[in-house]
Amino acid sequence: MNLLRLLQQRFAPVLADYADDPAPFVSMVRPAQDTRFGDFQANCAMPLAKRHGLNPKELAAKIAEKVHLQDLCNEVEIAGPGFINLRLRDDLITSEVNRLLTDDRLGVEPPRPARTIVIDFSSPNVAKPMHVGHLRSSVIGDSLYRTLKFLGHRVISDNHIGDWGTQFGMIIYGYKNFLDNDAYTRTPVAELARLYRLVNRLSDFLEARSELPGKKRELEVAERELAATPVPPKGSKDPADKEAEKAIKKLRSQIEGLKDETASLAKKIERVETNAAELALANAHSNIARAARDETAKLHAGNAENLRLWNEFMPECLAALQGVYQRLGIQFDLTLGESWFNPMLAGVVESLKSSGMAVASDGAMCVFIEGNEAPFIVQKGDGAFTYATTDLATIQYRVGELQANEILYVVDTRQSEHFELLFKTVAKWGIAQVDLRHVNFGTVMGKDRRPYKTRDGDTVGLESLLDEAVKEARTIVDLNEAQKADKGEEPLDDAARQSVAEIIGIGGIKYADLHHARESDYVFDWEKMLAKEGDTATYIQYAFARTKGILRKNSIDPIQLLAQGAKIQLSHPAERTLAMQLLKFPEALDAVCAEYRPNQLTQYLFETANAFSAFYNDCPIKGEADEALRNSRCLLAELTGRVLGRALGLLGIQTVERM
RNA sequence: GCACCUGUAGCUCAAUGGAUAGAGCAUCGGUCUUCGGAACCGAGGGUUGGGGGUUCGAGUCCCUCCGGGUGCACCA
Repeated sequence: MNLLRLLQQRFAPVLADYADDPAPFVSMVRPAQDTRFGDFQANCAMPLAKRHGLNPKELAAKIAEKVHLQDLCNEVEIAGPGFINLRLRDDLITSEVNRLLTDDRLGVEPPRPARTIVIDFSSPNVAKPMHVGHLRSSVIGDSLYRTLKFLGHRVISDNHIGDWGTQFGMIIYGYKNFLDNDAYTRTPVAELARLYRLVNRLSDFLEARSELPGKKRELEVAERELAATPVPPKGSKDPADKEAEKAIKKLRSQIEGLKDETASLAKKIERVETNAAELALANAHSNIARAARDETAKLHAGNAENLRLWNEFMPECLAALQGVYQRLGIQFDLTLGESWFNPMLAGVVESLKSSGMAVASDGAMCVFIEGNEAPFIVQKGDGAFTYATTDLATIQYRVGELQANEILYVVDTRQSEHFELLFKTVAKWGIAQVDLRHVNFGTVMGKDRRPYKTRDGDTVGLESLLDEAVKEARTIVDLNEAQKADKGEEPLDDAARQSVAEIIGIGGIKYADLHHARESDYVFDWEKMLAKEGDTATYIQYAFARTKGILRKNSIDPIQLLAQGAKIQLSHPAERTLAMQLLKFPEALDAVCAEYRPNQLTQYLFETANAFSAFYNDCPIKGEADEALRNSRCLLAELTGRVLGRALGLLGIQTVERM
């Protein structure tokens, strides 16, 4: 049972006497923000009093009196300017928490209308190895998938992989010109990745070489301009001086930007120039960028050779991706890449043209959305389609074939303009009713507050990241085992340690990611991620392991206890707090789904693990003489373990019974 | 130039328009001859970037200024 919803249902009929639409006031019944104020609070009296010109405290008292609460609460207190503070009856908490013991769904009720929700996440490019940037999308998307599904929605995860884009032409070009056959036979994916990087590097080099002089000139001009600009007196309030100050600031930031740009170009040049073999290649393939684009165009046009190569590469690339997903514990219902929608693209553009939405502009077919200067390009000047076109076709398919009521895109914030245009285009296009939602997230940063990169400036590969995390976790596990040995506890064998390290390491990465509000950028910090203390996966996994340890070391079988009719009883404040926390699991999931925020669940987990640790400290089982109390505590530990395990599972994080 | 995001404790971050703004880390101090110390309890630390406004009530909504970031025509 969802206690919050139950209370809201009790308030609803009474609040209907004071407002035509009581819904917003009903939603002002909410969990108490502070335990001093009880378990729940109703904040609806103040605005309603204002509306009716009544005294808020009197109205609060009147509402509290009218709402049928006697069976739920034993204290109803009016506080402050008109808050109604509610404290649940202990017997209610006791009976509810006992009900959870035999409830597989831990009190979570199915959603009123179950919706069909497509979640689009991860979406790597098969031409490039996955990097740290794919992590957030994968982890957040997977968690939302698991959570919505557990709630009872029909959820379809779709990995919209990039298997048809421009960068695929680079691989084909590389294959045709630079292939190392032995390497390809041995490790095809690694060789393809090498080819991609090589072609990319060469084409970057050539572009940089032609751009650098111009940029340098721009920089010189800007620097001369700055030197020639008189500096206004500091703190002057004269509007003219303020303008001048602004101009100088702008020039400075422009110079900074140009310096960064020239440095980056110089680096691209240096990378190749210092390598005689690559320099020779670059000079021999001076139109490589264009040639690679042509390979893409040929592929799209159905060129037999390129299609054959594409078909040869794809299974290998997909298998490589699969390896990473397996390690992350992520599964997709569908993997419909861009190529899959290719046959539908011409039809999409036709439809947009015939409805007059798409018009030719500078040779490209564009949809112009009011208020946006930049067009939404659905077909390029050379006739090729863009990802905008693919996205439109994908929506058409998901609505038409998959019957989606809702589509979630778990994609980097930096693409928000694209989604804005996409969603507006869809609305104008008038295909069936569907809620489209960009579930955006911020950038992963290094400790230097710049996008997370290796020392050489490359993006960090996802696999090496996972390896590193597991390695770190392993040293912690070994250290801990060494300490355990002193206490004469049974040690874990090597295989068990490695498995624990894998679960702790990957869990740590996932948790660190999920516990940040998704919109904010976050700083990737190894130490914090795998720290043994604080708000980390380890802390919660440890609490879980303790719930198991408690039963194991006291030789208790909870199923047997239940069969014997044992019950949870609440005799200590720590027990009440813990029980109350367990009953809030459904609320936590509601909070996640309201705005698609997994961090609501990590927060719940941390609070629950906290409540359990306090209980563990204050309420021993071993020395307890009262058998009923002992049994009660065992059952509470067992139930806590189930909630922690389930909630971690919804985050895609595994647990171990011993660590 | 246009658009969007952002500014909260020393650091990293929370907080559906609600009460005295909370956690973790770090710092300092306590607990434990009992089930796992990867634990528990406590303390200090804040004009929520500045200034206006809306509201019974603002970190949250609106305006403005300052600082930081991102994106803007044929890459995805």
